[in-house]
Amino acid sequence: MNTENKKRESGCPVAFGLDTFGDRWSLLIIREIMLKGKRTYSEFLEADEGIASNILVARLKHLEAEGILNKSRDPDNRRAFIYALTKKGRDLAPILLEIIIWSGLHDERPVALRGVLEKIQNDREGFEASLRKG
Amino acid sequence: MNTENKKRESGCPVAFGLDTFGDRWSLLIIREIMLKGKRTYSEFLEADEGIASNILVARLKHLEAEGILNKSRDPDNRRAFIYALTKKGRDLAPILLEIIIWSGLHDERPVALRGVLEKIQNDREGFEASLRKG
DNA sequence: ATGACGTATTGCATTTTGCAAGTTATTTTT
DNA sequence: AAAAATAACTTGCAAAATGCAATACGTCAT
Repeated sequence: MNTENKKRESGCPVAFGLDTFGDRWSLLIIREIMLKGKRTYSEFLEADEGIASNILVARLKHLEAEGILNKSRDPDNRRAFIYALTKKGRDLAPILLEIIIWSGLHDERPVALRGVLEKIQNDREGFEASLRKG
Repeated sequence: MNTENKKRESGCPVAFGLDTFGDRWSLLIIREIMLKGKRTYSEFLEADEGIASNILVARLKHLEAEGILNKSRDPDNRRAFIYALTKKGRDLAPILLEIIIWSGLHDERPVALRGVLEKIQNDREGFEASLRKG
């Protein structure tokens, strides 16, 4: 019935991070917000990787419980909810950035976001700031 | 029988990274090498989080297949193997570093590695270089 | 050859993921 | 006001990954 809560409680910051956002989907949801400006459940569902709706709900609940996302009603559409990053969530930007840089170095395939890598090299701080804004 | 290979093939660098090292254990093994200087199967088994031996073997094989680890015989102990980071593996240092920084900011618990955080603040580049060396 | 060490493998229970279909509540269209 | 569409979930069940305990296989030292 439960689908989260597997804290390792070793006191290690790496384990703490992984327990908080280190599953198969959490960082992809964060990416949808930071890089693609998405904010709603149905927008997340459209992600290229095809997340299942039950998993998406579970991850959104988890990330909200962890204080990384904030859920509120969309003032312009009363049947929609908006998921926004908290400070804690925006602070994940450097991690996402470093993952992108690493993949840029080591992914041999023709990558769609090659332009993003140039942006990062030209103005890393600016790019990170843009991530934080969503 | 298989226990890996779930590439999403979306072309996204974030997904690429997660598919390569984004499971429950891979980055913890990398941490054992980078932060604690471990190199062998039995040393990894002793990690605080208590990884099961079958999972450890699966992760080591996966990371080797991904070109992140290199397995070789220990010249000083012919029944032991040494798992060392490749360039691709050492390049994960900034990601680990950012995860540690993020946890330092947001983990409320008394954290063992608080000293590490000060080191990072005082000399980030030096710390990253030390990670790369293992 | 025996026992200890280091590295695995196997079997089985539990947990998590993935997929397809169904549900509830709120708009919009007719 | 009834019907259709939209948005956010929920449920049931199969498949895969994880976790745990026990066992096995090659060195190596005596």
